[in-house]
Formats: sequence, C-alpha cells, structure tokens
Amino acid sequence: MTTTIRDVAARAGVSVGTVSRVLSKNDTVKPRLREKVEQAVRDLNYKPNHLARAFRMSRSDVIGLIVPDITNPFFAELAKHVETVAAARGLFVMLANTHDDPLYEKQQIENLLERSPRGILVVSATDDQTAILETDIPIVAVDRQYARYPAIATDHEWSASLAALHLLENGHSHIAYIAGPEGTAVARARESGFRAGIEKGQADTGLAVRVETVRGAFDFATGEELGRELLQRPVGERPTAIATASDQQAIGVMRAARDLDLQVPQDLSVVGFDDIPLAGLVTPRLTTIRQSVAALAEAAIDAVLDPRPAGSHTQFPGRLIVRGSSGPVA
Amino acid sequence: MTTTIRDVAARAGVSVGTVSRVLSKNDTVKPRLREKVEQAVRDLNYKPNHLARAFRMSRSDVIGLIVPDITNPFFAELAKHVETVAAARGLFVMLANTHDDPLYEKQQIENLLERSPRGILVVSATDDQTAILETDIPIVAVDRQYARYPAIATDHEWSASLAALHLLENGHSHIAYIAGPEGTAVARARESGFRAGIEKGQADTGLAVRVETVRGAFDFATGEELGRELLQRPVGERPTAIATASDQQAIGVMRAARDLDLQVPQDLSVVGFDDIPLAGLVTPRLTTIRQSVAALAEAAIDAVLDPRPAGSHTQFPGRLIVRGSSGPVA
DNA sequence: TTGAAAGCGCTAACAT
DNA sequence: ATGTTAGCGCTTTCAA
Repeated sequence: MTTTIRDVAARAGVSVGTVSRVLSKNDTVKPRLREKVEQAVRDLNYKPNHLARAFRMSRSDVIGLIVPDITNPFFAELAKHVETVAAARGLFVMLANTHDDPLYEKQQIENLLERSPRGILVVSATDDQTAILETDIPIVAVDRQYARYPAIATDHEWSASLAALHLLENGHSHIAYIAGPEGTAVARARESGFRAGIEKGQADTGLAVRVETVRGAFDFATGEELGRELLQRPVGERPTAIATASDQQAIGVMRAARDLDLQVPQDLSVVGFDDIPLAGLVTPRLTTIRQSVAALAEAAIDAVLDPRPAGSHTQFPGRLIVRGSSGPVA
Repeated sequence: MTTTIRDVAARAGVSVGTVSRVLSKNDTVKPRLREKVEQAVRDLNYKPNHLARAFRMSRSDVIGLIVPDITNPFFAELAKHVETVAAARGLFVMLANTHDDPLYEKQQIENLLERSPRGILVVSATDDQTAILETDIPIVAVDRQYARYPAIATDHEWSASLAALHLLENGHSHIAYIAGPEGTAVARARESGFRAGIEKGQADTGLAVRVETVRGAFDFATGEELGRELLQRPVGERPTAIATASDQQAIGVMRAARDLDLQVPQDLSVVGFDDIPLAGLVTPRLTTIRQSVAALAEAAIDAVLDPRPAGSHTQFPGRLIVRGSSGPVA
C-alpha cells in the first residue's frame, strides 16, 4: 500500500496529529519531535495524498483559468505568466477554453466550480453583467470586466490614448482608427480612449485633426480589409496614420499597405495594441501598446488568494512601444 | 450546508448506497427507485462533490498537459485540441510549462503525479531516456518520445521527406536544410527524413542534387541568421531552395531574403515545418508541412484512457501544404 | 436488488 | 505541546 500519515506517525513514534501538524507546518511542534517526523518522512519516502487533503479541507491547490482561446497569442502569454506565478505559490492551473461562446463559458465556469478550485480567473468573452454565480470560491475577471466580479485589467482607455498622442506628436492630422467589435467592452474602452487622446492632444496643440473610425473583428483579416479600403483612396483623402484596437488588425493593415505599394512608415504610420510576439517580427516592427501581462497575472492570482470585494477594480497602465512602423508625417 | 448524497437518500427514501449507484450509473437499480433518486436530485439541486469522489476512488477527472512553453503556437494549438477532446470526455486539463528545462520538467511531472491525475501528456523538452517514474498513472509522450512511455507523434521523418520531394519536383538541385538543435530527437528525425527524401528523389530521377545542412535553434532569429549566411553568397554558390525544421526558422529565412532583395519564390523557395498560424499570414504565404494536431490530441487522450504498453508508438503522417513560398527553380 | 457499514487519508476539534 | 478521535462525502464490500 501507499504510505500514509499513520505509517509516518508509527515510525516516528508520535501521533498522526503531530505528523499532520508538521506537514502543514503552521503549527507549534517541538523541534525534537519535528525532527523525528521529518526523518520518518524521509525514511519512508512519504508523499502526502493531495486528494485526501483537498477533500478534507474542501479546497484544492488548483486555480482555474478560463480564456476565449488559448491559441490567441495574448491569452497564451497570459496563461504562461499565470502558470508561472501559480507555480511559485504552489498552485496548479486548470485551463479551459470557451471558444468565445458565452454559454459555453458559463458552463465551463460551473464545471470548474464543482471541482472546488482555490479560485477562478476568467477572461470573459461576454459583456453579460448578470452572471453572478452563487459560490464562495473567489472569481476574478482578468483583462476585462466580467459581471461584478473584482477585475484586474489593463487600463485600456488610458493606454489607447498613448497611441493617439504618439501620432499627434508625429504631426499626423488625418488619422484612421480601426476599432474592435462594438459588442466588447475592451474594444469600446480602447476606442474611446483613443478619441480622448486625440481630443487632449488637439486641446494642447491647437491643431485640428481629422479622425475617422471604422470597426470590425480583432483579427488579421479585418485589419487587412479595412486597411485596404482606407488606403485605396487618393493621396489627399488617405489617412497618414492608422491606429488599431489590436496588433493583428495592425499587421493586416501593414499587409494591405504593402499590397498597395505604400511604404510604412514613410507613407503611413501604423500603431497596434497588445504587443504580441509577432509585433516584433514583422517588417517594419510594429509600434504598439504593450500590456503588462506579468503584472496582470500576478495581481489576478493575488486577488484570488486574498479576495477583493465585488465591483473592485485594479488597473495597470499600458506602455507605448515605439518601433519602426510609425514616424513623422511625410 | 451543502447537500450530500445522504440528503438525497433521505429525500428519496432509499439508502446512500442506492443513490451512489444511480449517480455512478453503471449499476443495476430498479427503474422505480432510480426515478425517485433522480427526482430527489432535482428537488435538492444536488451537485456531487468531486473532491470526495476523487479521494475515495483515488483517481480524478483531470489530465495533466506538460509543454515546454505554451506561447509556442504549436503547443498552444495542441493545448487547445487537448482541452477540447478532454472536455468531450468529461476531463479537465491541468497545464504546466517546463520552460525547456529538463529538471523543471521532471519536477512538474512529479508535482502533477502527486495530485493523482487520470493521466499525463508530456511534450518533453529533453532526450533523457532514464526518466521512468514509478507510478501506475498513465503517462504518454506527445509529439516526440519521452523515455519509454508510449508515444503519440507525427512521423517527423517521413513528413520531412515530403518537403524534399516537393523541392526536387520543382527542379531544385542546390538545396540548403536548416536543421534544429542536435540535442533534440525531433530535429534529428526531421533532418534525416529530409535527407532520405532527397536520396529517394535522386534515385527516382537520376538527378544529382547538392544538399548542405546548417543547424541551430528552432527559432526565428536562427532562421534569419543562417538564412543570411546562405543567401549572401554569389548567385552560383547560393542555394535555390531552403527547407527548415520549423516554420519560425523558415519565416526568418524569408526575412533575410527580403533584406537581401531576393524574391520568394522566384529567387528562392522556402519550405517550413509545422504550419503555425503565422505561416498563412506572411507574404508570400509559407509552404510547409502540417502536423495533424487534432489527431495527435485525440490519440493522446485515448492513450491515457486506454493505456498502451511501454515503448508503443503511434505515428501520424504530416501533410505538405503548398503555398506561395515555393515554386519551380528559376 | 437494496441496505448497512466500513473506511479512503487527512485535519481539526477536543482532551490531556 | 501532543495525543485521541470524529468525521469530510463518497464508493464498495458484505449481508439480507
């Protein structure tokens, strides 16, 4: 049979209670006994039964991570950091994809909840505000709000304004913004932040700036398509800069520009959002807003371990990463 | 309190044993009683305690997935499919990264093992053959061998030969191959498969083909660097085609080619391996070998659920995906 | 076919 | 400070 706490107790000549105490280390056991127990553990190569412990304490050392799609580089990056931070805290990560389906998302959360995890991190695919589940397992929203759960997110609004300011500083006065889907709060926040940045910049400099906004999915194809429409126009009509709600869109725009024989950044400046790994690999490298994923991950796990009140909010600023895709207006 | 099986039993007027039997559905309970129990479950909104069940049966419904780095698009893709298949089987996935560190990998496997998962899938970062852990929890190697555990993998060798044949068919007679790190079995298999393909092609056509092999990491930077060295040479000396051990290397090569003002595929054909999402997004799109990740994931989970003998091997063929980066020799 | 009862390995009162 | 003991909720003998 597997060796249990009883065997250790017998070997060490102490009671199971004592063994349990030294194993969960938080208690007061005389060094003398502690030493004997530790020796017995070594002798027997005792491994605690986590299943039993979790059952008894009705609380496991697992935290759930729910993302729309792990193949999205941003979520993969997040998952990596979450996993790293979790490991440092002695926690394991259970991963679930929702495939951007609100119903499936809810289902997954419930499935996870039934397994009594220590907490759940959810990057929600939905704007549904009614999703409060009845449980005392801490749930925290990451990267965007989810119902009224405490949220750990990038300050999308403020961060997006950085892109606007950067373009203004480079003298652009005809700018297009490719927004994300209207249905998502993240897209709306980035868009309104971008506009706010423009307005602030205008107020500061007194310059008149023309901004036009188009909208579509966060993906590459959307960027390419909307980018082409914007860039096909004759020179005077054409924006000299395009900012987007995602790097993927921005990279799509760059492709459209190349197809139309426009030089980036000479003929067109492009600014993305997220700083996915690919952003540093395209030619020219993409200027973008980097989210501090490591900070998000750490804060999210801490929020699980040390629960926050509903409706609480922690925001992290994004950072402008200037690379080759943006520059002064020609 | 939470409602337990006892409450259900009381409500249904049966014993806990009976309730347990209908819940685990595999047993023979008279329809009459079964119905009463099911009604009681509904009335009470009873949710089974998975922790208790797992403890009692010393076996959970979790399967571990260990990958070198989830931000690698190939592993992310794999994780997604594994998660999907697992969900369909009522399993959850616990994710762990090893950061390509063999020691940490072993540690993670042991940590996972202590949690009594249903099984473990490992994409190993090491060639270490000595890693047989003592456990009766099924461990299966995915995408590459790991010790003597049953393996589910792409037939890297055969698949790589497809790239060679494709280039030969396009008339290339001076080809460079960028291999992966010598220390990894995957890299070696792809390389030897490529060479075998060349030899086979030569034998079939009677053509003499010059192949030179260089070697480096699987990453983008390596491809760019080695690609540049190969392509800087004067026209006669320069290969007309480069095949690589990874898409990332291939994309690096394409960048180097662009920097040197070489046209792909007119001046240079490029073939990668893996078919990561990015392969379809670069310009021109990358010809590559696609692994059947969905098949791998499904087979791997089935191998966990229905254990195979040590040393067993299941291989899936890769598929040549011809896109814009390769063509007839100029 | 069903009920009764014995634990799985651990933690946390409660005693001492 | 340490030992004793009663379960946590479930599955699974063993009887009936």
